[in-house]
Amino acid sequence: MATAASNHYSILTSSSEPGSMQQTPPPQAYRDAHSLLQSEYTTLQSSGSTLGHAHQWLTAALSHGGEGSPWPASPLGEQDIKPVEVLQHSPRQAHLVQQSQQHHEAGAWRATTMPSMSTSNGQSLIYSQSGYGEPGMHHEEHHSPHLSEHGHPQSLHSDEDTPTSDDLEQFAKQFKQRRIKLGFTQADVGLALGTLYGNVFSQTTICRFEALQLSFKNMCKLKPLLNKWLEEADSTSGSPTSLDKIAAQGRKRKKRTSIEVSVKGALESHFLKCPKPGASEINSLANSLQLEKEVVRVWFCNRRQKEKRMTPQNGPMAGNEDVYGDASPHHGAQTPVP
DNA sequence: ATGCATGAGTG
DNA sequence: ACTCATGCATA
Repeated sequence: MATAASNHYSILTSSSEPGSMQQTPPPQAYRDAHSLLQSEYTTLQSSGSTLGHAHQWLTAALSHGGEGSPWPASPLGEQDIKPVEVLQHSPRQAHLVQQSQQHHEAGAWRATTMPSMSTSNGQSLIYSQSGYGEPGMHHEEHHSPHLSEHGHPQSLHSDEDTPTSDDLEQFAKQFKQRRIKLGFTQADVGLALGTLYGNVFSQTTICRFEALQLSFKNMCKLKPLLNKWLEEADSTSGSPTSLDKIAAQGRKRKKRTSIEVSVKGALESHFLKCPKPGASEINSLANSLQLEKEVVRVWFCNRRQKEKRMTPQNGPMAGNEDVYGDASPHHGAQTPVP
């Protein structure tokens, strides 16, 4: 149990300290900060380092160089790095066309993988994942509810059409293998994608992709990009394509609150009962667990997301269908209050 | 490799 | 206030 690198934060983080855990309920005021400051993270580009393999931890280590800004209500006075505004594109400009939100996204990937799909909906199966790349076609909300049975030769190109979960699985696997073979780290790939196509990604995302821990939709979106990189990578396995290094920092992020195992267990239990607790319910829950309401809320959000990933690591859980399609009138009003 | 967090987009 | 895509900070 190493101590958290920098704990100059505040008592907010109720780490797993056995014995002393009696902090006063902190004010939940950190939500206002972002409405004032708008300095997004900086993307320092320093080309020239042909040394790939930059361990993420190095960057992290440098991060806590001189931390000293408590999260909430911090007027000013930190040595926040200035947004050097990389003239080229915003790191967030990747959200052009990709919002097609469906409400029936349930086991799209499962359907293709698991033969025992409960076709209660009849027409589930497939997302009409269209192009994020053709800024001219918007498919309002019309999806093609039929699979490809028209005799489409969909076995020539790896993209173009919506890949099946099996395709993704295969690709991810192959991708990882090749990536390693070429001697690149996940972080390297993320960066390369940025300098190559304009979309920077973190090590986390690449990792999640390889492990299929993203939503089916997200998976489809990233596949083409990674595919391109793969081609570029092995074909250019000798040319010094600019390898950059970023120094993301400066964002006042709330320090990660580590939830105790016991508390986690409690949350888990509640999640099983009701994955979508109401505001009031969250409140009382947060109260009983001595956690901020925000933390609890976020926990549930993340938990739900986890359930929607491609690789369900849920073992002994009975077959859940669509799960929360909402509807259960289990409004708050619990008020257990110990 | 993952846990907690942020934010844009949607209702 | 939720979902979704993403990522910093950690274990």
